[in-house]
Amino acid sequence: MEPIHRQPLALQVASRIRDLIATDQFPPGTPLKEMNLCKQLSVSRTPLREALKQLIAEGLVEQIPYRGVVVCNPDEASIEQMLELLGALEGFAGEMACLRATPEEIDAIRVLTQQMHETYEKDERLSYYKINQSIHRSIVEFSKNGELIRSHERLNSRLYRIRFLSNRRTDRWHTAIEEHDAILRNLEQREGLKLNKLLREHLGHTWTKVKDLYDS
Amino acid sequence: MEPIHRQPLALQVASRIRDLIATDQFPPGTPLKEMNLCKQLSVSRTPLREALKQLIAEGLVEQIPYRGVVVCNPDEASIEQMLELLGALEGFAGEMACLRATPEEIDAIRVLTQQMHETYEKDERLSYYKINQSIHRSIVEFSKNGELIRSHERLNSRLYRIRFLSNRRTDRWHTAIEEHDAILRNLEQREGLKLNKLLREHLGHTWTKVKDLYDS
DNA sequence: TGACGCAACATTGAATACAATATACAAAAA
DNA sequence: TTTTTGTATATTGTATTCAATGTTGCGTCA
Repeated sequence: MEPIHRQPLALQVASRIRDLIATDQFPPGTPLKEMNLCKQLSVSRTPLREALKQLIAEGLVEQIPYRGVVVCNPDEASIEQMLELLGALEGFAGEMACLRATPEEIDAIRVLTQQMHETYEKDERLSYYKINQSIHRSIVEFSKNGELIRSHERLNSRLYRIRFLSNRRTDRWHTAIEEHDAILRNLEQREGLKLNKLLREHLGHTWTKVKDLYDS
Repeated sequence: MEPIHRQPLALQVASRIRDLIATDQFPPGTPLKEMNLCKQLSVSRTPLREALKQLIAEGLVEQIPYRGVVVCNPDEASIEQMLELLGALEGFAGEMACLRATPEEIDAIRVLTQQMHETYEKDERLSYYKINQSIHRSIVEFSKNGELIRSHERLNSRLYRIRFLSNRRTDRWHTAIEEHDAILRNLEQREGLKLNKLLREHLGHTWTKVKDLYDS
């Protein structure tokens, strides 16, 4: 029988704040004052502070002793490094997925890639973005390495907002679409090393898009 | 001027407990009861609990609501996955280090490798272990990617204990020494792809050693 | 007028108090 | 004797209180 999963307040609070940051409702630099949040979320300071401790450990917010915590505002260099690491993680995951993914799982990627094409034709950016995320997350899952999956998940969530903004403002997704076709092909052919390289380059292109956003 | 770094109690408590786990004074499965730790460390429950929240986020301990937190006891599969990921991280770091390390930094690796040989000859296992760790940590640092460095640091600390135990009980370090020579050579020649492969394999061998430990 | 110092306030850090939940053990019923 | 159930106890989850530190603004003095 499926056990009941309890959710201590601190955990719920943490994921709520995480969402607020990802959706840009708490943009970078926002000071997270304990009493404000307590009132807004109707919890006392203890669980709130424990939730903040988690977010600090995740690198989503930073704390300055006796002066509070603020939403992190990573500079260009940090974002570049994060994307470089994300590329390494996804690349490696892809390589492992070539060894471990089942045919059914590869079918799933194929379907998602097809859907991606459709949203691209219809110019539905939000759907496009979400499908894109699904594809990348799926590839990582198919590596069957739980540690890798968790690391990727954490890092990706820190980049969620910036990638979302970048996606909204970049005009040409064409190269991204082509890259995704290539990714699918190499996964089908189980060309681990090529897929690794491809995914790393793919994330590299994301960086140039983000950079454009910053420079403008 | 160098700013003064404050150290809130919770942080100090967290690193203390981290050490206690790494040095096997709190072996896997140990229940971390709040009141006990409070008395032992002479702090109240609030900073202690905040410290535990950090360790939970790091994956060093796990929490079961209303039943407390215990030191994680990763099974063989988890350790294999952690080492696989660690290999991927170090491999990628090595590849980047080939692009970014200064000649002086490579000299430092050379010195460490030499020292490693000496401790090997003298059969000084503890020194050997620490120098080995230094080499790996240095290579990762020379990737000049802060995110990568932090990810590696966190994952490595979770494996510290198990690798330490494995090192104590494994008889032949000979292959490891040879591999380190090869690692140094490829770093000197800036053979990024080869170094990447080498480091991944190196960590793969660590896994076989750890596996022996488990099987015996 | 400007710089310094002091005081009042705001905010975080730490400790304690109270509530909710789990565990252990004993007593009663089958 | 075995099972069940209730109660006492221990432990964690949450709220509140107290202490330490940082910030702001006003007043004074050069």
